[in-house]
Amino acid sequence: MFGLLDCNNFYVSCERVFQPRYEGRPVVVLSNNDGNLISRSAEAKALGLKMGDPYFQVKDVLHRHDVAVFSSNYVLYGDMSRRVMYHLGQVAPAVEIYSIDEAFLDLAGMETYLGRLDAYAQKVRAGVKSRTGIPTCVGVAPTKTLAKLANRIAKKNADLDGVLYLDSAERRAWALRQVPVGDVWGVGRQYAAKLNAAGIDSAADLARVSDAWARKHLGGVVGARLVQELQGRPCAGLHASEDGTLSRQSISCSRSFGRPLSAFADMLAAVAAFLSRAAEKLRAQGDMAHVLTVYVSKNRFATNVLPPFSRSATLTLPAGPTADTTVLLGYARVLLNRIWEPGVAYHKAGVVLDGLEPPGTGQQLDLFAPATAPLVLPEKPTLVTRRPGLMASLDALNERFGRGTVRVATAVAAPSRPATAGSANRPPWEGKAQWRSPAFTTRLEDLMIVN
DNA sequence: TCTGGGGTCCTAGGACCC
DNA sequence: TCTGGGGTCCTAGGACCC
Repeated sequence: MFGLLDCNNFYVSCERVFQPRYEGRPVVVLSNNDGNLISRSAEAKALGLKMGDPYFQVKDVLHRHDVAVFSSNYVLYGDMSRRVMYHLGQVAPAVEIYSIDEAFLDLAGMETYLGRLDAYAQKVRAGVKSRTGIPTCVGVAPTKTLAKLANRIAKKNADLDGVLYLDSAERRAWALRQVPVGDVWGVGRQYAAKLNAAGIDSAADLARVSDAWARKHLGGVVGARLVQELQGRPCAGLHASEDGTLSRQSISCSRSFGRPLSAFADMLAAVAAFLSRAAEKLRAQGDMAHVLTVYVSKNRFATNVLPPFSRSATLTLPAGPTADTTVLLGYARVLLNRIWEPGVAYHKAGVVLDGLEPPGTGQQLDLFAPATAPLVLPEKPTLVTRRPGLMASLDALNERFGRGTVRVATAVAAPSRPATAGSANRPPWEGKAQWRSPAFTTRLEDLMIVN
């Protein structure tokens, strides 16, 4: 059995924990750059506001109904998530952190001891609520896909009191009939349209298609697994997250800019800033990266811009994996030069680190590195292993004095235009965040004072 | 004027290997 | 005239997830 615990309207719930005056009122949280709606309270959903709605398109509705609007505060949400996951680690045999607000619980064999698992699921919910203030729902079922499905039904039906346990074939069949096929985990917009066209409308319909049909029309083996999981045959196990943290297979950092950039120097500074952040995450996870991708994007909504909207370049690092920001930056500059088109107004850029591995596992030595020429002092070492101390010091300083206290010079924006009021010293790639709440749990200055 | 960010998994062709 | 089989790695891109 798998459990799937999912936080309700997670970002909105995080804001409400520290500002309970927003309980019962419509609340939304915006994406970076205050671009789109990415979290809505039940009251906001009732107003017809949709996930992903651009803010500027629904601004009037928000004002008319006095909806509370927040910029996203990932420092706060990340810390609240950590607390939720920590508690789950205390009460479940194994936990897989699936996203910032969701976790799978390994409940294999627990029925032998506890009988039905409804009461246990309720206890987990109550524990998370009392320790973090975050409301949740739990689905319990024999496969991950069915646990997701059960969770979704529990969320939509208040009378279930936040828990749905699919313990019998009859209950599973009933649950499959409740859910439109487009809401099944793994069925996105494209597949939903295809399925509807083929007369497959509910999860129950999808559970009946043949293996061959699923392979042909739903992305090969992925589709076949999806159907099997709906039928109650597990195809995916639980990937336990060690000590409550998540270790990733790729790490990226990207941003939409506050205003379009068309100067190479600005773009290079932006890429350097994103790369610095990604490399920081890489080192925090204790890994090195073997593959680097840099990409730049144009405004895909502009009527005068034709696809492709994005260009990327990838490089397998010739001298092997590294976690050194400055080494990575040297390659990033080469990649950016490869995709850069002069005169284009860019709206976004990003970097991706792939091929992550812990240090010391089959690193390739550089044939041309100075170490092979003992009479020449290494002026410019190329492998991170030669100077782990520099990166460690960099990380320690930024940890202690705040992110970005010490940076590589390339990532510091040169003032390419006179500063306007309010924009003084803000790099041109930084977006808007007009309504950000305080970092209640991670900054001493932001701690609440209780009188 | 204003449209997010960070992930996973899979496919496929080309270059290359034995 | 006739030209194999079984792999890996690299790179780019698509579909999906929250």
